Amino acid sequence: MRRGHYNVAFNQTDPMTEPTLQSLPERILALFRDAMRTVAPHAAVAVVLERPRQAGHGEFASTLALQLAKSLQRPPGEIAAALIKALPPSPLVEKVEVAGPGFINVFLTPAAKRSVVTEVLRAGSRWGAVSLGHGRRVQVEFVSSNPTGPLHVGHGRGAAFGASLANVLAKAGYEVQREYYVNDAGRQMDILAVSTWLRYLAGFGSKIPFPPNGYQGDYVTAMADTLRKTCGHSLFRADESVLDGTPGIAPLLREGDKEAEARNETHMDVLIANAKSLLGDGYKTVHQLALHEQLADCREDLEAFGVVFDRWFSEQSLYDDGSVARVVDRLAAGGHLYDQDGARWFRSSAFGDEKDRVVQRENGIFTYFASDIAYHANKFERGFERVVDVWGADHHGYIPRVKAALTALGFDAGRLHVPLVQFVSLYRHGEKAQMSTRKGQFVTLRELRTEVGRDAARFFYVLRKSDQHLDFDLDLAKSESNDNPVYYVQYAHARIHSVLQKWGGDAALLAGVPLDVLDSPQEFVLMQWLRAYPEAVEAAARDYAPHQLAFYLKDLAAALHSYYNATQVLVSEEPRKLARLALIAAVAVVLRDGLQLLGVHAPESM
RNA sequence: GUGCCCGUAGCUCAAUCGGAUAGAGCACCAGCCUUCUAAGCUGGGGGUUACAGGUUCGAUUCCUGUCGGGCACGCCA
Repeated sequence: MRRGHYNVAFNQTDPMTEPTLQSLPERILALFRDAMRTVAPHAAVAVVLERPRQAGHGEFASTLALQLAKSLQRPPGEIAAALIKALPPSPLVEKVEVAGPGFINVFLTPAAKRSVVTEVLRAGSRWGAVSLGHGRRVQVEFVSSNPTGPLHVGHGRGAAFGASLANVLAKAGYEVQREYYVNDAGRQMDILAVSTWLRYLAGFGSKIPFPPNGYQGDYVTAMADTLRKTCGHSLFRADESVLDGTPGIAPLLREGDKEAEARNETHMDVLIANAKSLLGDGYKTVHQLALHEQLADCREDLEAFGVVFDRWFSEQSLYDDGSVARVVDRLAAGGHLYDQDGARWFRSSAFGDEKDRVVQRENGIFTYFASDIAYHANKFERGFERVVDVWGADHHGYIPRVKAALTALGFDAGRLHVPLVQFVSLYRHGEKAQMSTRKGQFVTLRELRTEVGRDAARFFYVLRKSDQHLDFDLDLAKSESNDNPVYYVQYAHARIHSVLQKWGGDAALLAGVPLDVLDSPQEFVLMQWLRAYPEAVEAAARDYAPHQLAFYLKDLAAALHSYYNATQVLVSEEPRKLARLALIAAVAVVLRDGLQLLGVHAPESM
């Protein structure tokens, strides 16, 4: 049995009420299983249902006859007829018919269609919860940006995608842990510390030219000010000692001048070494201040974006507790390492990588890859059944080596999933907004959030498949107009609440009202959308594709707006009024829940 | 050069593990507020799914090749 079909998808996880009652799609599926036992008892075909795109093809369809035609050596039409004849009678089914080359279309009775309204109102926020995950533990690691500066709009996409994906997985029955990997151990952090220190020194009149490969943002100067307030001039050192042994900054005459870049990197390395020896413990002070300030800023930024983590995992901790050295030893013990040119190499090419990789440099320092192996081993040892890394698409070449390492350590690398998130281009007034990380002129997530708002930003980010480049239209995201998809969906929710408020009754009673008076085509369309919500959740979880949920919500909102325009809900006839209120109240439940999964508010008035 | 991703309406994008007549929004055209929010609705035109083959009952989807775009190819992280 392959994963993810209606048989599991529609098994509502609702242990509180009627735990043994099968969902409606499940019951339809059971009918087909029965028929299969009669018509083709030995066929190795998974019995699944699909939802026809086309109105007029019923509520459910089966392609069983088409799939069986070959093995049974009979025409599909004939098999379809036999299957239909073998279907047990059901009060849910109005009619079943063969269509096209051999599709079997199932039409529900009106009562069966209406039942979803009551189901939704009773389930509330539990509606749409599916058991795809069966409570299995999954970890989603995302953002994990170097804490060396503010998050930019690219990180924002990773944040929005990762957070939505984690929510969707949780809704689909996984036990989800959200984690942020803090790269607090590497050279980048040293560069940030030195950058801060140089700004600090400048505040005391130092004339040291600021290196082009340092961090140049205003936030660095701000941290230098903090440093001056907390440490006075105790960290001041003379220019000559700071610059001692540095080759000096090479002018970068053109982009990609390898020689000049290399010299500047050396310059920086010497500055770092000097800082460490000149400051002693004071260096740690600078380093820690920079790290904590940036992490706090990052956390605050993400929280305001509706993104919260269960755990912030420090890379440094893997060095401190010996994990990195241990994992390298394990690889060595397994015979997966060799020495060459003074460095230690991991034979990743033996596990599908295109070349071998260094884990310990000639100077004895472990590479980032080494700590990353330790980190992934740690994840697997924590007992997650599945580990999801959300990475920027530029890291795709990194996947094979991590999987190779996991395999070499005896883990099942197939349990590591790495959805890639493509780049973001901002558009303003129809033109691409230039972004340069070089000079600190990039657009930050905070600026984006301030400009377009959290809701629009979150929604726009997941409006594209994650592996697709995203053109982010700032003007559209800001516009309070019908062009803006986020308002379109929110407006549908607000409209419903407006009606409920005007009615003024107790919404909790709507779950019990008779629904027979609901009989217009638009009402049945809305019921179909309600029925499709668990399916949308499951598809989004299965494919790591929260954008499917965003599209679903747009469609549901469209159906609601259409209905709203064509139908007066608050009519004088009481039973009709209550039934219509129940229907739109159910729609509001789903809109609210879906938006919440995407980190978007569902306002009750706009 | 090698590897991965992508190519769908004028634009931005969907398309349920291969399904029925490839769908939305924007833009364009024509309509709808004395009625629960017009941030809305109704209708219309618009396609050789980059191109050429292959696999099969059936291909936007899978395979091969060509063209075009992006990314990655470090003892950086």
